[in-house]
Amino acid sequence: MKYPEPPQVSLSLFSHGLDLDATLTSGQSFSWKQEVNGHWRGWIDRRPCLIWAQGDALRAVGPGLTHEAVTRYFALDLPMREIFATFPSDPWLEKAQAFSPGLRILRQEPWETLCNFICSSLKQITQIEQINHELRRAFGDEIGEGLHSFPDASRLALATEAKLRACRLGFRARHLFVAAKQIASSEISLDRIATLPTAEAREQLMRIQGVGEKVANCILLFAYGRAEAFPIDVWVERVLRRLYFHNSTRVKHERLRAFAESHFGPNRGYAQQFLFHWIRNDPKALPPEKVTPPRAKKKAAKPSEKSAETPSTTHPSS
DNA sequence: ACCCAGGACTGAT
DNA sequence: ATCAGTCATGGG
Repeated sequence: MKYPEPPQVSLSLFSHGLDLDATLTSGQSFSWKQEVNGHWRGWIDRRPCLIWAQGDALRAVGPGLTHEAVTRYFALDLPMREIFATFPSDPWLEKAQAFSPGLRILRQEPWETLCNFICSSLKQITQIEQINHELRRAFGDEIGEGLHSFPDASRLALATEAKLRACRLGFRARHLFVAAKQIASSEISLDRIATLPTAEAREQLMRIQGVGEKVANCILLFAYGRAEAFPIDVWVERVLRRLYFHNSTRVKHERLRAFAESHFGPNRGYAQQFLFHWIRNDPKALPPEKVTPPRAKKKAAKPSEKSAETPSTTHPSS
């Protein structure tokens, strides 16, 4: 089936400080690949795209690309100054932000983002990228030059769990299969979710098989542009515990969630992304530190419970 | 061989 | 409402 090919478009946009490398390697997108010359090849709104930075300019090439689409995808229309101005005075966050000031949060297609994060549980980022590639190759339409579009929900709904499992999905195959049928049958509408307030949108997303609180927050943040969503994965949980709760493993997840919500402000999703990328890429971000909690000896009363009650405001010790 | 990975779901307290 | 067990698979 051939479609009329949109004309090849070559665009030049002001980058607004966007750091492509940081943004595209920060665990929010999983279908971009870097060429040997440093340029990035991937997809914007189901259209193939080649993009690279050229000084303060962003050069994008691909069929049917528009200035608006690229701007929206990379969130170049957002007033980052104002967003960062809502951050709290927090030396840790300042360090994280200084590590990659051009890190931005993308506005990706909800369906593919949903799939990516259903597949993300207990997987490393490189493995999620592999799964995304496998799903494209097995179920997507071939665009040419070995490029495969990401299969829509109705396509995956017509597959079988076994075929999905063959894409290295493991136990996630059932989740993705059921989710595809939920979307394909319009039991749940991703378009309608876009119109809902964040809390209700999260509630609806969590009705999808394989979508819990964390994955729902990833979709809200990385697809729907909800900057107040604060996904807490093992890395973010680790860094919060370490930097704000004296590395106490006694602090429960719910407490971390409440802290993040009150501490980082309305754009905490950005704060989360800076922290996530920082601790995963800066060797000096989390110097080895002793673990406090295993103090099961001496005084069976209530030992150093107090230290974990008050979030640490300690400054980073360079 | 061992541990971990951008967790979610289920069933038992 | 909390909590442990379980769920496949590959990288380091």
